[in-house]
Amino acid sequence: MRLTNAKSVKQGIRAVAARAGVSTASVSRALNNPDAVSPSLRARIEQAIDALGYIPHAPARILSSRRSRTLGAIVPTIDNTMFARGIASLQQYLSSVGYMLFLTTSGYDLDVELQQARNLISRGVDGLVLRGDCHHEGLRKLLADNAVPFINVGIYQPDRPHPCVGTNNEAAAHRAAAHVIELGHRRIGIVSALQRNNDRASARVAGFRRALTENGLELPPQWHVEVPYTLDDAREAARYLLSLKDRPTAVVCGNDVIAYGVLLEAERDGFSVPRDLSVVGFDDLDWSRHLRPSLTTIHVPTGETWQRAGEYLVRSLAGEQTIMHREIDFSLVVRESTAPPLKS
Amino acid sequence: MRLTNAKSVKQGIRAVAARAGVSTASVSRALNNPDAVSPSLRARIEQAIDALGYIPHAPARILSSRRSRTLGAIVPTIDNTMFARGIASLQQYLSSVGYMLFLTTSGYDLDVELQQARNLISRGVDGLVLRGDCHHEGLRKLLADNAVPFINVGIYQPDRPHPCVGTNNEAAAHRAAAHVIELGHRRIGIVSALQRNNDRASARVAGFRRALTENGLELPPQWHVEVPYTLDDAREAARYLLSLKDRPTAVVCGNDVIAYGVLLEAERDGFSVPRDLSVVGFDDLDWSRHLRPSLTTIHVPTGETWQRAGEYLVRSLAGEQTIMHREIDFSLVVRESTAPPLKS
DNA sequence: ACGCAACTTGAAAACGGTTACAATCTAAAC
DNA sequence: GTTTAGATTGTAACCGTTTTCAAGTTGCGT
Repeated sequence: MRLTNAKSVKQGIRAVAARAGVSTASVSRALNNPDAVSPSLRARIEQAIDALGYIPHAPARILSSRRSRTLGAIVPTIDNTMFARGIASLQQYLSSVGYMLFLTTSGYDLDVELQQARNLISRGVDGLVLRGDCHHEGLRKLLADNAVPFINVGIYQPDRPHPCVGTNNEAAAHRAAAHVIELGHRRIGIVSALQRNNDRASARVAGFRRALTENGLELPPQWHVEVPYTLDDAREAARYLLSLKDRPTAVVCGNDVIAYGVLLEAERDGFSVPRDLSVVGFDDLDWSRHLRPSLTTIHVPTGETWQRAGEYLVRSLAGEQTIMHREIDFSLVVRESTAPPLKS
Repeated sequence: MRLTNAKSVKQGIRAVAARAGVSTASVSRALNNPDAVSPSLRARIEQAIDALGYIPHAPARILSSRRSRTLGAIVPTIDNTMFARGIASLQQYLSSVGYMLFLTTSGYDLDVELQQARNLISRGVDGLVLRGDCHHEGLRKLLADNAVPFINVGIYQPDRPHPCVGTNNEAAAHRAAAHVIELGHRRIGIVSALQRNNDRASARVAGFRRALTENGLELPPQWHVEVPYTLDDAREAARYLLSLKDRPTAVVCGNDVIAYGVLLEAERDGFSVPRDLSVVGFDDLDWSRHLRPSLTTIHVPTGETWQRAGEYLVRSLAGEQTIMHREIDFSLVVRESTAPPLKS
């Protein structure tokens, strides 16, 4: 039933135009570029708009203008404080400049990420925010074919041809490991996040290892454990490390949640932190200051990082020239969980 | 420059149709209702589709079909584990049934919520997921005027005319308070979340108070403190409560984060939990099991709640009849943070 | 062979906006 | 008093789909 009563247009921009006695073009202009229409007309139009409770139909607008003022973001999971914070900042920024955000999750699965990207492009997003630079083969092609601007967040890779914004995870991890080495530790274990499809986790491990190597320290295979992002898994890893007869005196962790697990388990197994074991985290979540002992960790300004990602895309879309590779500073926050090793 | 070269259509469904030697109608059918086109045609079309890397243009589809297979959700903040979990579940469910989610945040501001709703409706969402039943006057009107289905999540109000799904916060809070009363406590304090524009927080306070009243217990004004959703604020509240010369022997908290703050601060001030102070939380976040002492709290199946909200809307949109008011069970999880009061 | 129902397919009109272009109307410059 | 540049407004084509309707096929009972 597509009959349209020519006499009375019930809704849409045409109804507004009819009521205000102007053309649809003028209504459109009054909405998108108010300065282009005379004050008197504008007044009539605005009056008609809220008399009718008119709400512009975004899809039609997108179809016609070929711009959606919408960005898409694909994160591995929203159920991770770091991503939640980042997304919150990004969204807040975008909303402040009149953009919207389409958020999807990939669950660390590259195929899913590709699928979601297709989905978002189909949806007409103007640009894409991606986590890291570890993507499906087809994703780059997809982005190139459809000329969709994008940026990789959470990593810093000045040598790569793709835009990115984030901290240098390798350097930050190096700093974390250097800290315990400076304290005098020579027996250092690593509990990292899963490295598969996670370049951030990998970079951190690389940084840890480089620090060890540079200082002539060995890393026995059993001193490096990978665990999922949960307290339970981290605790299990800690239990394993602490049960070794030849055990490390310090543990550097791929993120704060892992560090919390190590802290909790160490205490539960009768080890005193930092006396018997030094622990370093990475991310500086809220809990790190509050725990007892409080956690020495790497502080990363997540909110700023994601906001800058949004800025980059919005500016690019506005035709402005912007920096492709932006490094976000980290800092080592020394708290109670690290100390020199016991003299033996 | 809107000239269209009639000879060669570069993109879109027409390009696919041309390449497959069929009409656009058939391509559309092959995409939306494959059974309606013969296998041979379908094969030709599918071949053309991935030869061209064709991606349907959702806005055009929405414009034409008047359905977006997209839902909108407005939460106060994404930076709260409960909401993050809920949204994750909702999104996962929606994605499994071919829907997408538009997520926005209101920051507990009803005006912003209204604005976001307008935004989402403009975007063409088929339905809206809202947090609670505490909304702006104009929001109901907006939803009614535009015939947008919606559901209130996180509360249970069988008497209201609006659909909702969630736990009965009042009853759950009552259960929490009853627990410490059963243990023998007579001096019970409340540290709640901010009640303003937050019916969930209010319902919990109401439940706490009813339990006290029913058992003939007084609640001196200074024993009820409201705090924002942060560890720091909760700690400050705890410090205050514990500094009173006439202080409670048990504290029931509006959520787990508040309870963590109370736990941490009590310990820091030299009080032993649960010996000197019993603490009850609400939500059962991850940390509750891991803390020492572990936290007695109310378990709420957040994921299920939000998924059911999605189910309700999707089913409604499919024309199915569904329950308007669904109650989600809670349970009291007794752990180490509660015990009978010291005999005095 | 024929009629008829059931199934496939295509042509073309929406869907609700934007915007190129033309038309009209100013007011300043000559 | 003309021109004319500039500002304002309207007309109508177009954005990329879906969907109605009609037309063309096919299979089957008679």
